[in-house]
Amino acid sequence: MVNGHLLTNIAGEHILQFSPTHTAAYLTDKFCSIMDGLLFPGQERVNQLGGVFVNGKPLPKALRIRIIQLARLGVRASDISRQLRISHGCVSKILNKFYETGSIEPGAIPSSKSREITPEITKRIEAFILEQPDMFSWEVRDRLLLEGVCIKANLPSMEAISQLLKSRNDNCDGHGASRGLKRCLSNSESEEDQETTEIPKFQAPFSISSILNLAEKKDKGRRYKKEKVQEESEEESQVWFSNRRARLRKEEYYTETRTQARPVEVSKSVTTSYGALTSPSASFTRIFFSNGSSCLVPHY
DNA sequence: ACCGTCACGGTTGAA
DNA sequence: CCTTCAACCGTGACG
Repeated sequence: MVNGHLLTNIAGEHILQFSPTHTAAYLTDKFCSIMDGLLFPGQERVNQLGGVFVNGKPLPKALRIRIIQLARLGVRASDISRQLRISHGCVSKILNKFYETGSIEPGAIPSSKSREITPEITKRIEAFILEQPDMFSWEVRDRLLLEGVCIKANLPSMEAISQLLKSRNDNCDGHGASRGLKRCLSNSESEEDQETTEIPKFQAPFSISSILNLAEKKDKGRRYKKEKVQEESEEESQVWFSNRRARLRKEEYYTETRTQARPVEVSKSVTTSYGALTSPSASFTRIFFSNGSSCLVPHY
């Protein structure tokens, strides 16, 4: 809950104090730390730089986006590492992956000949773009799955889709980069004014709300994709649920002692931008920002 | 000082 | 239902 410029949890403990002097970057970092602490109680660790991380789990999407944005502003990897309190190795890995695949998502980017875009798929993608010219590559992928154009096995890679979008943009208006990618990385509200023939430049300071909104939107897509893929094969989903049940039971066993010391209010229906990483274990408060955007903050 | 790389301990999901 | 294992995660250290 938000009380004036003070963010508190349900017990009234002060979590974060807002001030007009705080930069969006500061608030983003704070939120990420808070989210980690609340969503993974007991699992979070602190690295050498003082950053909070959960071993084995990917960085929050907001942080991944900020790494890319800072890099595109010309900030060195070592400075990004220090500023965001993320290990240099991790920053390097995320940047390399982005440069090679165009993806900021955790997880492997499958690349094989079977992932090339066939003429038929190209046709469908062009139809999507006609409908919605500023689609993200990942949105295209989701829609290919959703409409049954592709299955997981022949789904084109993000790289292939990005290239197609890029070549299409080059043909249409001479723009050097995918507009979807631009929309992803740019903070400008009126990007039409800023378009050039070069790779788009990015403006600081970053909007925390745009970052969080973006993360929420993209995760929504990913959750949908996950559900959709599960629907594809009844057999597959039975395996998935079976494994999940087994794991949850295991978790229950291990957390029983911990929750005795810290009772948890359970609300199943809400997920956050961390949705893919969490078990349903918290209730949430939506915080609204001055520009009308919002984000969810869990409380216990 | 910076950056690429890799072993390590962890998580996740398919089999 | 449980276990195993491959693939992934970020950290930290090395060169």
